[in-house]
Amino acid sequence: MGGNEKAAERVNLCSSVTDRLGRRILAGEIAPGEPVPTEAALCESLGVSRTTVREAVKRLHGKGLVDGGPRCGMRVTPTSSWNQLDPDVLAWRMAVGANAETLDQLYEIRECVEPRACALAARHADAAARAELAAELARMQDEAADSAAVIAADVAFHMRIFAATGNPFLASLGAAIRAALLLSFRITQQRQRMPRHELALHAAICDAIRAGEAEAAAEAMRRLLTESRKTIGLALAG
Amino acid sequence: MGGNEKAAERVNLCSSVTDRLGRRILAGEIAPGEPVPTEAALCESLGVSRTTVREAVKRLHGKGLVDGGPRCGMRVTPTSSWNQLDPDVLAWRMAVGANAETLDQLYEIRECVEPRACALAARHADAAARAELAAELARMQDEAADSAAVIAADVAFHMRIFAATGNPFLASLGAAIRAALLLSFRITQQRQRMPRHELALHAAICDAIRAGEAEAAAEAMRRLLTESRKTIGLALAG
DNA sequence: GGCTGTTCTTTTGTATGACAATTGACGACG
DNA sequence: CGTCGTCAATTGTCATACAAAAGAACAGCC
Repeated sequence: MGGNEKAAERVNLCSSVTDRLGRRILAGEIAPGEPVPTEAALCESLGVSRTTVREAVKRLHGKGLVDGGPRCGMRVTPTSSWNQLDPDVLAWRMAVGANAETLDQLYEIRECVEPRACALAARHADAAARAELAAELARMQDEAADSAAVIAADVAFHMRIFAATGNPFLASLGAAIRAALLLSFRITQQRQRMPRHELALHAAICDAIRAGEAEAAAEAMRRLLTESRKTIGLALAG
Repeated sequence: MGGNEKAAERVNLCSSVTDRLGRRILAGEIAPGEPVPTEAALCESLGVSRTTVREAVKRLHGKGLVDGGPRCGMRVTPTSSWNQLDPDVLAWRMAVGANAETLDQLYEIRECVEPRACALAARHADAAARAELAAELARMQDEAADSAAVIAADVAFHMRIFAATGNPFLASLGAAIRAALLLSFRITQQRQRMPRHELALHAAICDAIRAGEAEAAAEAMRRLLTESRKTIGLALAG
């Protein structure tokens, strides 16, 4: 039974077990409403001690993925109880089955939140935040950088906008959106460089935020999202 | 040493310990960057076994509140690493110190998200969802109901809108916003009844969603948020 | 024969003790 | 005085034991 695929690299066992169980649930291998195997069964199937299994299950419980009580065993909760925005949950979802619908739903969120984040950033960002934003843009524009570096800079660009709003809740939402971004890039990764007009839109966002023009920044972000959603759609269709 | 304040009612010890530690961190009693007491110290101070302490700490780790490794001990992470939108984290924050600024930041999120959620609900809600929304409105309008029932119906009303969007990520965001709502109500709880115009706005939202008028629903929600933010501001100032 | 009460078994909750692994700190030695 | 090795403290993992709860099976009673 294969068994020991080293799912996690070199971190601790408990995290590795959490990951494996989380992925199994997100993959639908254990459907909502169905019981999670008993602790004893998990111990045997995963080859770890009960302590480790319990710590992993407790973490899943903390993310709303499972629930249950003494004697009843743990059951996977309905998806409406999951913390869908938890970075781990999102990462598991992306790891197992990111379909077009999910991506669409994440764009829905981004379209609510990112334009407003831009507007807030334009109003609240301090000098350091503005400089860092410009630095990420420069990294994105660097012709010499490889694809991975450009992607990293792009993600960082969006995260810095969230951070610059000064609203910690928006920043946390940004951390969730990060997962969506990483997936988007994985899908469109075939093309080596970022399209010209997307780069220009990033520049427009950066300029507007640095100039303190809230509405212009929001509008530029709206255009970028529309554009990028179109690109993803093509990549998925083609 | 005193010890046994029954922080949690009758649930399991582990959750109770998680709550206590979570509140201590959110209260700033253990500031970001500072070390969490060692497992041994926590065992003694909380009067529980190491097993229990470890399961609690693992849950906090899963929410991004603490980090660390063997020998280094656990440290509270900078607030930027916290899952601020995790319902538990939010609940702890509300339990210990919900200041005007936090409430303002949550309104910021609500203003991005709820109008759009209304628009989506108007487009996607099925018959059952529309009926349930109307039912919550009726409970809110019920003259005979007591304050607690009205508040419960109000919260449920907003949650049903999120659920009706069909976007699970928005629904999760709704669960987070739920915490903000509950706090808002705690602050303005002195007044027994919901103001007439707020009730009217809820009705307008409900009607627009049931009629499938997306933009009208969004606009009504925007007006409700503006109104409600004003009410909170007055309650906090007065 | 059917219902009810009790016991029993299964599963989680909690406690305890042990050992491994890691890493910072202190002391020894060149 | 600097560098290196050993030690100790702390978390990571395991094994075991017992308590509590809750469904299941069985026995007794009407």
